[in-house]
Amino acid sequence: MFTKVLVAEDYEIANQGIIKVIQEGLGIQNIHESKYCDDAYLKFRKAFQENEPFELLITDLSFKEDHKVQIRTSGIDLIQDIRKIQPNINVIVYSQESRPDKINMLFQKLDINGYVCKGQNAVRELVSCVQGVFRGDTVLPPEVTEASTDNIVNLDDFDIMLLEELSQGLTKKEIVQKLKKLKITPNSESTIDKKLSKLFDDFKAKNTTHLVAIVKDLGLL
Amino acid sequence: MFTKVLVAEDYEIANQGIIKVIQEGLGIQNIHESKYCDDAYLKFRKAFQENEPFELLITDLSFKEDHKVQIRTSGIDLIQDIRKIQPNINVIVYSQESRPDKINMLFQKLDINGYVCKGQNAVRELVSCVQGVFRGDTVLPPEVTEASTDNIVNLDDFDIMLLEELSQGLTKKEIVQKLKKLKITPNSESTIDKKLSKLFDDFKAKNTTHLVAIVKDLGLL
DNA sequence: GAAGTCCTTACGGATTTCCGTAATCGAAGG
DNA sequence: CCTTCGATTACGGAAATCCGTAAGGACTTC
Repeated sequence: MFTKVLVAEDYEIANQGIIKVIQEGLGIQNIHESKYCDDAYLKFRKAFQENEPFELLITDLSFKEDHKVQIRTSGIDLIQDIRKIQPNINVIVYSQESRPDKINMLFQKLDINGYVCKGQNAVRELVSCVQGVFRGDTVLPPEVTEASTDNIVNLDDFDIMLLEELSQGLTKKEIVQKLKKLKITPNSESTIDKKLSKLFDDFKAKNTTHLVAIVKDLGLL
Repeated sequence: MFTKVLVAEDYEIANQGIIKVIQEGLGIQNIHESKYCDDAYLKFRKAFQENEPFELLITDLSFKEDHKVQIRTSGIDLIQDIRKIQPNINVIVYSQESRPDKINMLFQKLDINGYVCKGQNAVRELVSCVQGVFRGDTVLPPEVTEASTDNIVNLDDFDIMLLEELSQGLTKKEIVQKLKKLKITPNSESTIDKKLSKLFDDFKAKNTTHLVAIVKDLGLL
């Protein structure tokens, strides 16, 4: 089993909970904790430089802002930065997010090894996830494996940008101007209309406001 | 210090975290846990009937639905039902909610003894909250005591309904029709326009889509 | 009773949204 | 070479949004 683990989670009680579970459930003793991404990164680098590297990172995704100014504000940044130092580090994300497409994104873009949803069965899932990752498996949560590929809308970067701008109150004309200024194509109002129509269909939205509300609810923005 | 405590929290890891904290931080040993409101209620009643009642309830507010059909679906129900049995039971709510008005409502309507926000400093807050409640204090979280009343937009039920309908993609005409059908006044398109304009000002929104996005982000919908 | 305020309603107009049709262009394939 | 297909763009029109002005009613205040 892993012998040295770092837990990055800003909510202290969740942090303590994770530690309790992997201590008692898996017998891991050398567990370090961090409430901030930057702190986690520094702990990680120090351990690596001293030739006593961590073998597993268990991290949340969202870290609430507080008075401490942080360079890294999300677990995603943390993972990317840590991977630059130690590319083969095992990473398990433990987060609220339960949308399959978001979780899949983590596996695809960040190449994480496991994911556990904060939830009712998180103890069992976390234990078996750590065990699975230790065996070299990629451990998807039931939220993803059970959700067959249906009902998943795939958004590309352009779609996300569109939704982002709309949710910030820009009109389509303004978006067009912005795109042209940034020399991003396509940038005609007509194309944006088309893309939006497709999103309306995909999400069964009646209008822009509805669309943004849906996407916000899904946590995609 | 309290000797017998019940922890009701559906997220297992948070549950374990709470137990660890009040065990190690306060030396309480007799801690029972529950993932479901109904289960918590039954444990509570049993203990009371056997003359070994709990002295403190630490409970979450929201309990996720799952396969088990529950009579009580929220911590609020749980608190009310338990108070019927043992009116003087001490109650601490441990929840995500950080909006001052919502939290104040708990103290006013449910007469809870303490509140702790899930967050970065929850360990310290929880420990001192339990200590305060043991002394007989009413322990408000810093989120409430620090939040000066500025910068808070007060929404009435009509505003909320408006925002709700808009976020579901209804047009203003459709909302007007709905209001007239439900015999709710005011119900003219003009008034709705006015109310909306005020919301635009309040939230510094550029248009309806922006407004809904802002309100969603604030968690008011 | 008069004046002021607040809420509701009506209306008009500039702008924007939403959704058609249609033309253009490049890439892929026979 | 030609056809097909998908992506982009142009354009137009009905509907909806956004934001003024203005008028009427209920209420308070002097």
